[in-house]
Amino acid sequence: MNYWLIKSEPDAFSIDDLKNAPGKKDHWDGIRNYQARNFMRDDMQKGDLAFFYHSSCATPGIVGICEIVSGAYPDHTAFDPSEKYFDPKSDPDNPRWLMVDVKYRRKTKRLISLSEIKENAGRLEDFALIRRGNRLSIMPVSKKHWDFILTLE
DNA sequence: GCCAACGTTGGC
DNA sequence: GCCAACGTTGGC
Repeated sequence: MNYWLIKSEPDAFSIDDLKNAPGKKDHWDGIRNYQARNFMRDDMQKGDLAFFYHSSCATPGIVGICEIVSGAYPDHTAFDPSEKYFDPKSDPDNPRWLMVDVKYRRKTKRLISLSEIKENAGRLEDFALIRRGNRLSIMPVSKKHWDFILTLE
């Protein structure tokens, strides 16, 4: 069982959008970064938990917890020219991009902001989110860091 | 809107 | 395989 942090811009897809989705589930599509894809492909398992992180907004931070409810499978939005993340180089017979299904679990009791996470950098050594220049939209979280972050809640 | 820090692309 | 140009991410 692994732990993750997944980023989303709340204007595009927020924790409430996931909560209100049919079955409280949705596809985590649009990942177009090889490192993030490889995490999904190689390390994500059904039953894993992930922090839902709001980025590019007034107060970026962790807003909830969701569950990974599928393994990685082809991201069909890469095949559709009308999709924002269409990639003509992704061959349906050999898909370049993958996605997983995620299910809403709960919101955190409050927003655990990025600034607060940074204030606790001493307890979060090597946490990818606060590493310099980090741009990953999917990143692993160690059990130790997961548990510590939840004590901030 | 700015811009630093990346990742990707493509010419050579 | 190098690397400059370009595009994107995401905090501020």
